[in-house]
Amino acid sequence: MVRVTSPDVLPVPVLIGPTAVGKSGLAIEVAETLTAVGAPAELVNLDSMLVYRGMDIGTAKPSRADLARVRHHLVDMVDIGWPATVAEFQGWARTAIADCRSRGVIPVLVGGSALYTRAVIDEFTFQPTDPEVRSRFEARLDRIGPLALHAELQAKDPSAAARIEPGNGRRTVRALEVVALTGDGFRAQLPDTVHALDGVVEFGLDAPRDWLDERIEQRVDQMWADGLVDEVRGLLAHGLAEAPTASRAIGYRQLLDHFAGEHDEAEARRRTVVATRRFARKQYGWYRRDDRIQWLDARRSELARLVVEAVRVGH
RNA sequence: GGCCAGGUAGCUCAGUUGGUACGAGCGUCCGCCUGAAAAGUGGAAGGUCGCCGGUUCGACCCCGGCCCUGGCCA
Repeated sequence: MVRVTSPDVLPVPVLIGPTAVGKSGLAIEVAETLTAVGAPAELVNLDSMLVYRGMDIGTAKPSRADLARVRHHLVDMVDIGWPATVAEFQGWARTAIADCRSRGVIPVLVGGSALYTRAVIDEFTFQPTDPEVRSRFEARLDRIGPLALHAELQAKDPSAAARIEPGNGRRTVRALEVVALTGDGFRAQLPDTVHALDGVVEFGLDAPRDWLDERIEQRVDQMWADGLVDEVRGLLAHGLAEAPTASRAIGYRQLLDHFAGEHDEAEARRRTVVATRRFARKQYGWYRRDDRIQWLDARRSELARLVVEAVRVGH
């Protein structure tokens, strides 16, 4: 039996891994298995794009049937025009986790957005933000370019400038925003890998690259077969092209480019495969540095049982 | 069968009027990352310049032949 003494010691299994490796399916099995052995479990999504309503096929969102099998938190939270942010997501996730635990339910976290994951399970605090100030610096970035903007940061906050690559306008803007708002330095830095939540156990799903690449290709083909092109066309009518965050999602971005006349649909499909592959590589970049992760071969059978065993032993 | 264009990095293509390929974009590999993160960004590795022969001190660039690709003509 799972050691369920008080809500605070309820384990928090976290399932991570590169895109298309099979996290979502496994998560449902894990939750169902836990529930079946008397330790009720629900899922908490850790994928940035799953929060958008209407983006289903291209985000590989759990199907309606999946959602009916196990309760999923943090799926379909906002409309596509909403600019989702890590900070906001962190709040939602921690609330969802606390809610589960208060009901004696094990929150099984699952998803591939590495920064979001870290923000939820590790010590992360955010410095202030302000859309007005932000857009002021963004406009300036457009005007003078990243290098000149970085030079301005260099003058105001040398230590922040030293940590930000001069070509990275995005981060430079954010640093300047914080400096302007606080009159103090931009301190944000990735924390050490120390869990901020009790009971967290990280499981990583892994597989050889060629196996994963193959699955990615198949999955994109499947998305096309399932009607991704129409989904994006429909969202385009609802302003997807102007949506700051949602429009950047893999598959959606490539199809938007296609609709804008940049290339044909076949090319959009090819680019989606390539972008997905690259995304998987980037995810590995994050995971490689997290030595808390217990890796599992995604091709194994009985994975759910393995995870449940590990959780019950209470690592 | 004839004519034309072309065969340069994994892919698409620049380039050298003959003197060691300044290549570029994309991909690949490695790294960075705190309020867009499925985002943004830094670096690296890749080339017998289609093949064979000739001219030349020296050819990827000139000449000859051959092979391949695309187009036009027949």
